[in-house]
Amino acid sequence: MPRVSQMHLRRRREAILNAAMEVFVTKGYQVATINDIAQQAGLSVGALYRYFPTKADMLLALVRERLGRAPELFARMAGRAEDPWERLVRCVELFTSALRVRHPGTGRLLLVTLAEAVQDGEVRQGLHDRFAGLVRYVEGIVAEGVASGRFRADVEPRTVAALLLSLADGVAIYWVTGTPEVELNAMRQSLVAMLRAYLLPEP
Amino acid sequence: MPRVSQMHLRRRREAILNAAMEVFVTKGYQVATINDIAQQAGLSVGALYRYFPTKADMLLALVRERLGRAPELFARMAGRAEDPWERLVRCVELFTSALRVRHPGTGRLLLVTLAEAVQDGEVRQGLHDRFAGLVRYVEGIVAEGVASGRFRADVEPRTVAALLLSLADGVAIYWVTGTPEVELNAMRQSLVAMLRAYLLPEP
Amino acid sequence: MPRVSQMHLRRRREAILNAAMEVFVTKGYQVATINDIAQQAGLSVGALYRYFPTKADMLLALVRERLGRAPELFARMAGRAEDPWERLVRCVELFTSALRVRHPGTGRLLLVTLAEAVQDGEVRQGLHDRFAGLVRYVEGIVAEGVASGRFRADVEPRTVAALLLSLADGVAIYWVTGTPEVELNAMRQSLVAMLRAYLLPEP
Amino acid sequence: MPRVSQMHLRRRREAILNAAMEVFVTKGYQVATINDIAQQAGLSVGALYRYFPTKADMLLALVRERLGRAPELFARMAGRAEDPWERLVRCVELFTSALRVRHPGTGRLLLVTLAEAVQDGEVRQGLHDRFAGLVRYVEGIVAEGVASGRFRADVEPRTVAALLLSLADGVAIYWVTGTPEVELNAMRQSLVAMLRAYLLPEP
DNA sequence: GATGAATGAGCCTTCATTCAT
DNA sequence: GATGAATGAAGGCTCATTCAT
Repeated sequence: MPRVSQMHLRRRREAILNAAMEVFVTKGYQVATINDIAQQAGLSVGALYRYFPTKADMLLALVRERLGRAPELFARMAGRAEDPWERLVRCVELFTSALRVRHPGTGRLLLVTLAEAVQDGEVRQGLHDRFAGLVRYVEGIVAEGVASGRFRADVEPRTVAALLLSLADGVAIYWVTGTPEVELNAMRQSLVAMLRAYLLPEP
Repeated sequence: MPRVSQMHLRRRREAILNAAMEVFVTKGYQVATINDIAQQAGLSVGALYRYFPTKADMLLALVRERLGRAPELFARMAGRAEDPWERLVRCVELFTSALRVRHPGTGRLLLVTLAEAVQDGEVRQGLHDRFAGLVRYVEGIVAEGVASGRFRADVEPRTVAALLLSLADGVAIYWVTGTPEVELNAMRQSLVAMLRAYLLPEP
Repeated sequence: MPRVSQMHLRRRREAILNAAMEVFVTKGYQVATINDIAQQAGLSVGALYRYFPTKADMLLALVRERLGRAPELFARMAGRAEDPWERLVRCVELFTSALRVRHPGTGRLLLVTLAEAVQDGEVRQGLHDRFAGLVRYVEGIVAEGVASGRFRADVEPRTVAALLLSLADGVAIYWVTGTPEVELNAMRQSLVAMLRAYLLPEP
Repeated sequence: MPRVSQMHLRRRREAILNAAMEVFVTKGYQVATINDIAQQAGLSVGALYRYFPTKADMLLALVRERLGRAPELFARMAGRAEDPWERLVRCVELFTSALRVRHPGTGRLLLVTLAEAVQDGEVRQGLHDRFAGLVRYVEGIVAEGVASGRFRADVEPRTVAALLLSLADGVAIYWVTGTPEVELNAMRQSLVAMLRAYLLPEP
């Protein structure tokens, strides 16, 4: 029975995080109240405090457990394609689909969290870790492409990776604020074209 | 101190906005208090309210008068170079220098404001206007390059512009949060190389 | 202290209203502070807001639940005397005793509330309802007296009722402000004599 | 020239009082702001403070100079009719017409002021003085009627006067709050009939 | 003398957190 | 273990009063 209880606890914790995420991305972290979250979760205020000691801890948990897992998630979903170029393109596609289909809300969470990072060191650290992880992953792909001669020799893997991920999050942020200029599909195609022109040597 | 000049009023308004900006980008909009701003401005709380009816109006004024003027500022500073390519590169450089030298703080303001846009329609609109204006400006440069045959014929000016500006703001946001992976100079150089490979036809 | 009984909630609500009434009639509505009321009630400020969403709602509740019940209270206490004249005299007596003994403070509340009615439509409506209810009740008595031939045939029940109640509240207001000219007992006796002379036909 | 200046000062003082009265009776004393009054008067805030040291003094001046003069005003307007009964009826008529025609606003001022009297001793004293003065005046008429044998011998002049004036102010207060049950003309007629039945011996 | 910008104490209200039931 | 009523510090905003211009 202890196992059941453990699972029960974990489930409830996740439910609370889901509720917190929903509320945070809708109203923003500071404006969201513990009561909002409790209502969204269908729990009492007191119950929430058995899982998270403060409101800030809920955000931090979201940063670490939702945003922070992006690197491993990407690694898993980008798959094991042999060709670095294929994998890179797959990454770009993943980002687009994640934004639109798979994890809507994560983009908003990123934005809300980034704003909180301005004054909260732990949140900032969590976001840095995520970014660094993603950069490292994409950097690896690019480095592999360079090493294998598939990509142009003079590209800096780290810089290109940082560029790509800044772009990805920049797009995400404008996408979630509903800026009409941002048309995901067209941008993805143009980006892939741009990367192709840049990375792949002329045939 | 009544019957002060119009200039005095205008100056003081700017001083308050400066103080508000400083406080907002340091603590975030919601956490910043009117008292913080008053102290930063060296004025009393009441004085602030002669210039802005609410705290939200201070943020809105910043969005409109600082962020919102980015398009015209860019147009003015990018200059009248004949060559579209030169102007595009100049834009990329401008963004980097603005971030680091000319308008430090504006990047942070952008971030803080974006988060507020999640729940404040007017702020959101202000940011949309800024983004749309910038996109329009860069789009014009790219379209000119395409029209003149200087750029590849199959690039979509609007999409490339949106891509570039999403990237710019993405970089800005990570830059202001002190993400160590973001090294502005290297990124600028790689970006220019990428754009050159994409936009300029092979010689 | 959650999951408290409905009765506890109701009691506490009444306690808060009692405290609010005490403070309002002592300092006036506008001058009274929420802190005053909380202290008088022996509760925290926050607790008050679980029972009333705003300070204005406390006043409104008092208007509706204390002043507004005057008509039914009167109907009950005036009893079921057969003779309209007896009932009318009983009403006059009731008013005097209510002012002095039974509901001291209600007179002051009436005054404080009337002043607030100048600018608060809901309060005004509540007072109108109370006045209309009282007029209707007294009007009924007079009409009965006229119909039964006990009273002079040419009196207008509605007008006499309005006159009586205006007088009652006028007396109440001066009484609560401690005007020395207002001596309740003497006034009651003179009023009864006046009504007798007016309403009852000569023998 | 000092005389002209004196008159100028007096005029301006009156203008300020007029403005204050207008604002007080519209919003209530506490809610009215000095700025409201300054705007209504077409003067600067500073100017007001050259005539009245505090906001409370404006109300007090109104109590003393507008409400407090009611007794002498009544005495003058009620005229020098020989018959006490005529003069009494004239008083009742005066009150009605004053309320409706001559001094609209005074009724509201009375109400607003009464509420303030709850906590302001000077205001309370001013209102007591007014009431006492009016009572004394009406009492004189009644006493004269009794002495001359025109009225019934067993009426108490003081009590009847207090009754009449409480009624008058009670009516005024409900009249100014717009209570529809209060129809001035009908009430005046019934009141006169009632007084006739009470005061005048049967022929 | 007049003006109205500036002051700052004080108010209503909110909400993270606690803890009695 | 769960609940949600209670707490009270803190924030946005107002406004009577002052005083530099």
